[in-house]
Amino acid sequence: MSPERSEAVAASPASGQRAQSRIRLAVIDRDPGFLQVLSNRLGSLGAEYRALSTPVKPETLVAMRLNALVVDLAVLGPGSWEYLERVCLRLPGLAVIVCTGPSSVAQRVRGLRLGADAWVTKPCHAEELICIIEAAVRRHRRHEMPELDSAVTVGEITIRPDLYQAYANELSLELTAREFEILQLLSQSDRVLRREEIYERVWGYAMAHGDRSVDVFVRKLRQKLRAASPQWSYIHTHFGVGYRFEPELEIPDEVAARPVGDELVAGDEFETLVG
Amino acid sequence: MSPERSEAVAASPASGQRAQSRIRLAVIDRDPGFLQVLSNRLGSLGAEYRALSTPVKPETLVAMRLNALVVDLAVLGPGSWEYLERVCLRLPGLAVIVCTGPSSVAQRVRGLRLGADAWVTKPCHAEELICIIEAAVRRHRRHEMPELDSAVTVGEITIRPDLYQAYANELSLELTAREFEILQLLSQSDRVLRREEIYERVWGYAMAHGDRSVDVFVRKLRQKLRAASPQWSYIHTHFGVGYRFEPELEIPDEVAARPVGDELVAGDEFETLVG
DNA sequence: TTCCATGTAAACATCCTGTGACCGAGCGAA
DNA sequence: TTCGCTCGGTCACAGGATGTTTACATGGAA
Repeated sequence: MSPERSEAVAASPASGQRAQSRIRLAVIDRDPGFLQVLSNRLGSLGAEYRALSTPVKPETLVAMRLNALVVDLAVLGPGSWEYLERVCLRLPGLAVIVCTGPSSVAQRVRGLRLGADAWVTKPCHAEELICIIEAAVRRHRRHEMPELDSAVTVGEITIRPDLYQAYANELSLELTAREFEILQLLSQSDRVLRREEIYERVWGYAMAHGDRSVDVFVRKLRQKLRAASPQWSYIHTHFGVGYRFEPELEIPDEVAARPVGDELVAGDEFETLVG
Repeated sequence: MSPERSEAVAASPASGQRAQSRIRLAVIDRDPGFLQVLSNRLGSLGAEYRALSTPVKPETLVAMRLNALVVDLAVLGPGSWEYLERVCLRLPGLAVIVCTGPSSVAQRVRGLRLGADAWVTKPCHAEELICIIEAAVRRHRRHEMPELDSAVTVGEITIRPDLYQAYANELSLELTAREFEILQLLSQSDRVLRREEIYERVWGYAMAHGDRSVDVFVRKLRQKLRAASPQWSYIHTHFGVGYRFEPELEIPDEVAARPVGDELVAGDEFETLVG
């Protein structure tokens, strides 16, 4: 199977924004009820969620690759301000939300000045807290899309989201935007995708009954993939279902077949034209 | 081209805002006391501050080049949600803080979901509100370009941020401000930039559907670049996606005549340019 | 076999982009 | 003030690239 598929991007609708990937969130808190409620809501949103009962070192937080951190100052104890400051300095890209018990204006001001993105007073509604987290993450993410764009290599081809293009042996496959989007989508899921699903995620709206667009694009993709990487097959048809992406090295028939008798497939007439 | 490219300066960008230092803030509110207190505090902070007693059109807000907007939903009246949404969509880079009277959780959730950065309930402390504004603005700015002033040379041209101008062979390209900003943005990104992205970073707000401004400026840029450095091509179109900057030495046709029968693919002519 | 899903290719319709012309706001000079 | 200029921005056109539809061939499943 293909190497390492991270959770990466959900889908990138043709013209729209790239779909937001899931939020990775940690909560430093000890209130079981609070954690429970939050957990429920977050789970249904598909967020990755982790509860910490004690403060962890900023380095550890870095390693967790979080988008957001919710923290109760009460859990931090005496060094809470310093901790808050260090975390904010160390992880400028992290959305930090302080969610703690009653506080004075001066405390809230201090927290915000140290770098917190928001201050929520307990008790609070989970829904509202989540909205606040989302708002903070949304802002942080606006201009950031660094490692989402990392190149992926599957079989002989390399997919480069930053260039909207795929390559085989340093050579561009010359994919059009649509073709690339479909290839990217397929390459990101290991399961069979129904045509309707592909259409919806790439085109951004529902597929009309009887539309063959997906088939046509799959054909074009296969053609270009075959031209660039003849030994491999990447897109597999599941009759009556849809398509599945998986790089597979094909064993040439010559090994076991007759040398001449059989039909030489005539489908290889195209040339790869480089502008 | 070779897929070889580090993620170097992934998200870098060319801000569009001029004054990075002072906050430019507008407040849509009618409470004299509130405005007065806020005004005092903001004045001492050196923020540029403007009070509006009625909602103004998003276009007007665009023209005001704001960093932040504080709004009382009560002043907006019936169409407040729509207004909020429109403003947030049109000015994705604007920090929007709703500061209004008592509200329900559902209302606050709605506001935040529509794009507000924070929701503050009146009455509130000016100091705290200001901190919240600052936190929101801070988040926005964190991603804006560090404005590195060092000159960069790419291909035959030299970009001088300190002079807001580009040169080829000591000769100015005579770029206008907009042209320069676009060139700078493009040259700092080594990936394909979608038009919407370019527009948003340079103009500072969302691109209207169907706007061709980016294309036109790219054309003007290419014209000047070609005039100053005819052998090179710098801005490449990615059909259906956007533009990408990469200096490429173009091979005159004479060379590609036909010394040998086979056409050697000419795509590997890139040079690694160090600034 | 027959039916239907899929592969294939080409014609067709649309969309995208490059381009030049044009217009109005802003500004400095006369 | 008016004139003349620059600059940002819009428009419409044209050609080319791309997406969509259609028709037919192929091949799997009952």
